[in-house]
Amino acid sequence: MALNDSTMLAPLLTKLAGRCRLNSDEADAVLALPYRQETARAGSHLHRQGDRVDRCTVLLSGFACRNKFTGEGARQILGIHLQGDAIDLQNSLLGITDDNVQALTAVEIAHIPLRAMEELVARYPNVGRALWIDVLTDTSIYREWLVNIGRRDARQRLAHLLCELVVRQEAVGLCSGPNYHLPLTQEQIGDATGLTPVHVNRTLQRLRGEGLVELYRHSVTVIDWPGLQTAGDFSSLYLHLTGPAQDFEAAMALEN
Amino acid sequence: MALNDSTMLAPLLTKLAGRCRLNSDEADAVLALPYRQETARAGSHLHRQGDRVDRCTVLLSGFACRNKFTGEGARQILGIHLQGDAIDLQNSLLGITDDNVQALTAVEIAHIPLRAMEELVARYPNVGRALWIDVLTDTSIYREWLVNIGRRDARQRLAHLLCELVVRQEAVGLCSGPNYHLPLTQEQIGDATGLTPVHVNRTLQRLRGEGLVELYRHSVTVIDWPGLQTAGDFSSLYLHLTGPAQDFEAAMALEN
DNA sequence: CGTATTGTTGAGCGTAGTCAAAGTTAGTGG
DNA sequence: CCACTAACTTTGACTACGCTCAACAATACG
Repeated sequence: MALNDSTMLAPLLTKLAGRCRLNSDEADAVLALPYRQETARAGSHLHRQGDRVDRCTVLLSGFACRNKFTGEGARQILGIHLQGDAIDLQNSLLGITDDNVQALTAVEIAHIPLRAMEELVARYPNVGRALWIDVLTDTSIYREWLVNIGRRDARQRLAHLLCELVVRQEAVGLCSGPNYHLPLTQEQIGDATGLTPVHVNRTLQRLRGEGLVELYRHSVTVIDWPGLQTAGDFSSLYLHLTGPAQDFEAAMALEN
Repeated sequence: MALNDSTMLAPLLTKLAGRCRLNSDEADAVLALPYRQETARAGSHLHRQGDRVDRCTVLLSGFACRNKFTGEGARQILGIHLQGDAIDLQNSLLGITDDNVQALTAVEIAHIPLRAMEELVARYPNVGRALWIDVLTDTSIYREWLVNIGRRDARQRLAHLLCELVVRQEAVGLCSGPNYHLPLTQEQIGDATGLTPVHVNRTLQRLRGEGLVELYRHSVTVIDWPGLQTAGDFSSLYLHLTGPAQDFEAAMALEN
């Protein structure tokens, strides 16, 4: 277990403090959690369907995606994970995971023993509350994705996904302003939205042609934020963000 | 607050005990929770998007569905609730709900003050654990629904939904054997699977024609359970059931 | 019994999928 | 640093699954 230098787990603290106001004792206790640090390259699995989960893995930097395969081998991406996300909180108490989490970029992760998390929560109920809210927020995101995939057309789905990614990256301080990183290939975007890569390609071209976004390599520039939100039928409420996120939305609204 | 006759909350206890083994003290404490009972007719809202949630609502009998609307007014059904389900545990800590829950049939519900739930959990951590597992199971179901809607065709989606409903009803003792209640109209089935009612109608006819199920009124009879599971690419693992549910699957397997 | 809701059928259409190939970018090793 | 290769993006032609619109039949309900 690494000697704790008190800053490595800052992304986790940022996330939790955004969920539920924490006092300095609680914050210190989060930063003081024991952990084992690891790096993994793009494409590697952070956990696989069927793995036994007895730890809490936190994404310290980089991007990961959660996915699941059908019996026919088709992949559905279930969500995108950013720094600060607790990857397998969602499965920890169920014992066996029923999904995969895979690094989209090179990532740094911290493994925290489940026991240490349980002790932390027992001692600081407020931290437990933050974890609850965090998991509930994830379920809220799943619900919005169901609406997106079940009831919106291709253009709306893609615009919605782009909106979510910019708002979430803004919320954890990964970008400021309209330019941000899109760590997904068009095939992966298709897997996240229930579309084929070919159709993703054509529809993204349409969004560009409409002057809503610029896409270059894996970088996205939002040209027309109100327009993109409208195109994606997007409202950030389901992300249950507080503070900075709303500020961002206000700023973007003024800018345009 | 109703005088507690010690049996009304049995469906909740059944559900929780299925999630995490509870001793008799814990079980008694669940049954002793204060509650206010209500009935509601089919179609009425148990909560609406934007409502402030400060209680825990348990479905004692009947069926309900969770749904959300797009800006264009299309409805996506996010899940079906059976007796024993804690309807707004998913939103309780988020403050404001961002989805609707609507009765599909006449329902009996019990409102439990959030305060009482918190005290129960503080006193019996094992009950808290059961609640955690329950919410995590719901997120697992959302993930499977994402796979279903994102990556399966109409026939698979419908077969999968039928499989889920029979297994879950069996798990809470609502049916035994291949015959069960389907509390959804074809339009609602479409809203749950991302299809139009017309296409649901045609695809259900196909499943009947293939000798997999019989549908009459709002009753479903599974004719070929292995066949239906194969058609729906269904495995009940994501429901995280224990005990009786597996027994059911074994029984059905023998029968066919 | 009359009316609203739900289920069924048909015809035609369109969004998104499939297949295939060429063009581009990124990554790797010599 | 360049050559080679694999991965990703783009384009075209064609297909098909599921949607739309519309009418009618059956069922549920007051």
